[in-house]
Amino acid sequence: MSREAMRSTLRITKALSDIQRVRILMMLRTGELCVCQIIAVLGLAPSTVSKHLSILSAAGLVDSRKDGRWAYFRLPQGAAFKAVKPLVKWLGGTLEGDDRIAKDMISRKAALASPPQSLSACQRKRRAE
Amino acid sequence: MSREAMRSTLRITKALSDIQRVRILMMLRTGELCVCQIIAVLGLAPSTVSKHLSILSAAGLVDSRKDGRWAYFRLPQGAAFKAVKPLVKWLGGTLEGDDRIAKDMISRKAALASPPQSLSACQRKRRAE
DNA sequence: GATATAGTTCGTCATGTAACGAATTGAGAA
DNA sequence: TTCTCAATTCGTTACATGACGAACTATATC
Repeated sequence: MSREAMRSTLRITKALSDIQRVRILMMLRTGELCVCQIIAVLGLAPSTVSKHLSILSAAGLVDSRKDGRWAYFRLPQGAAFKAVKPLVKWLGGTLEGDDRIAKDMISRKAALASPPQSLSACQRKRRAE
Repeated sequence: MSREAMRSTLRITKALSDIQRVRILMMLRTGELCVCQIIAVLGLAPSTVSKHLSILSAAGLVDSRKDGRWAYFRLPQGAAFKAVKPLVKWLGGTLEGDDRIAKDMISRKAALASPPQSLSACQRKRRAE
């Protein structure tokens, strides 16, 4: 049954066709991130980010693990990465020098510097506004 | 102004996120096709196919030329192809053995065997139905 | 010039998708 | 246990997208 090839291919291309999900993939290139850190960089509602992550996950473009009450996402490793590597590489190439991605990398660094707790506080602030 | 990188990247990924446009790209791998031949293989309305081709064209994923009243589309050549080559290659790989693509290749051969005129007749028939 | 036809453009409709807030789930802290 | 909080799921709304037919454009033929 090779109808699955097309479905899986389209799951991947559809996952790549949204700017927020592309931003997520780019910020994961240099290592895993907690969901709250991704939320901080994107500046979107937690529910929105969670949905994007589930779409990336269903497409096999990211892996996730749970640590206590935090969830971490990263690019797939090993054999699984082989399938998506050309795409991530191509994305990185075409987005070379893009303003938003560059800013995201700076925000990413800041988010990594602060522990998850403080970011959660930031999230609370978002809700209060 | 490097905001353009993201816009152009998303034009490409969005172009790849539709099954009909993926089918078109795959059938162009082995050479250029007339619009009426693409219409015959896809089995969609001419206006629909034309829209898909304009999206692929805007993304830089296909080139076109006019010959009389016929329009021909093909994958970009030379330097322009370099940018999209990894994507087409990846698509071809993940779609290896897909039923629909296999059928398309057969229809493609049939469409190439018949001259454009007979395909236009086929289109007329579609309208009459 | 008049007619037929390949292809595009336009307008419409149905469906898909991204955003949010509210409610829920599940793991730690009190 | 009870409370807090990170994350997900659910329901809603606004907008994007794909399909079609009708109208239009341009080119070849009569």
